Amino acid sequence: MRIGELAARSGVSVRALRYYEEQGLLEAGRSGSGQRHYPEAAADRVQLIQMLYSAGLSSRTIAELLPCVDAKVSTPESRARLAAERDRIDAQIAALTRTRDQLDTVIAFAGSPASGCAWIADGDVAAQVSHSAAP
Amino acid sequence: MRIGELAARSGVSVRALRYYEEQGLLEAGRSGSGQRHYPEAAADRVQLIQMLYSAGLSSRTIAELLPCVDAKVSTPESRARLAAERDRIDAQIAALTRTRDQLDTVIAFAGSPASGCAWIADGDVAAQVSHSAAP
DNA sequence: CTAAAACCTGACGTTGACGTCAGAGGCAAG
DNA sequence: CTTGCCTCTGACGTCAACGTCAGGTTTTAG
Repeated sequence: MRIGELAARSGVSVRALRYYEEQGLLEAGRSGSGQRHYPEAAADRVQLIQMLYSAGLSSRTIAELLPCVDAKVSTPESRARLAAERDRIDAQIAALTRTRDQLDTVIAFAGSPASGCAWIADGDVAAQVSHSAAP
Repeated sequence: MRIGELAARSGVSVRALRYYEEQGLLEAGRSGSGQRHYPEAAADRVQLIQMLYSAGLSSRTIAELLPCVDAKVSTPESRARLAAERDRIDAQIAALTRTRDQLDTVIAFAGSPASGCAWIADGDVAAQVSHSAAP
């Protein structure tokens, strides 16, 4: 499969695929004249990459995780790395849940007939805000 | 409270606070000589702003939401806006949960004594990837 | 065979949320 | 009064994940 088809299948741009290769996230065979050629499984891999991107991981972090995902190299460090990112995502989920609940509260007040919305919750609300930055 | 103290209390940089004001997210009184002066409640507001930022909302979106949060103006449009962002966050949480579960699967395989990790799940995995971009 | 479509490399442009630096003023302490 | 810290505006720098354009080669359809 060439790059255009992979782009169409995985729903990302051709430019993005070339960028992924540049970042070492996605390798491609080259056919004689220099055109990239991908196996079928590449589509799934691109999906995974997108998944990790949308989880806030940087390309560098993804590049560090992917080998220990598919290359079966399971050193203690790699497992720690995976676990760390997992925990980071967990924290992010928790933060998002808090934010969503906040919005729900606001919506409830805004929707009430009294329409009295006296600021959020005046107190310990908005306690921890996870600054999502992958190391 | 002046800008330095607010920065210290809320854990963001002075530059960020000025940026928030520039974007219309945070208003400040000025004391004669032009120095910004904030009320106590500003710290909570900054926390809320950070919360929304870390949820992936853009400053423009936040600027559109905040008035309908604290100014009690509850038009149908504003409520729809709030609900839309809430749903977006919900989708984001779902996507993150899927990603976390993926990582858990990988970790489980990596941690197993057999250490046989034959790619993720070969199938319908990585179904929907929510591209988190706030309109 | 030829024109259109797809692909290549290389390089510059974009956007958002700030960082950082420069130069000039303000403010409490000693 | 001056020293040292805080603050101001303004403007340029940064970084990631691409978009976009230029100019050239390759593949495919007719």
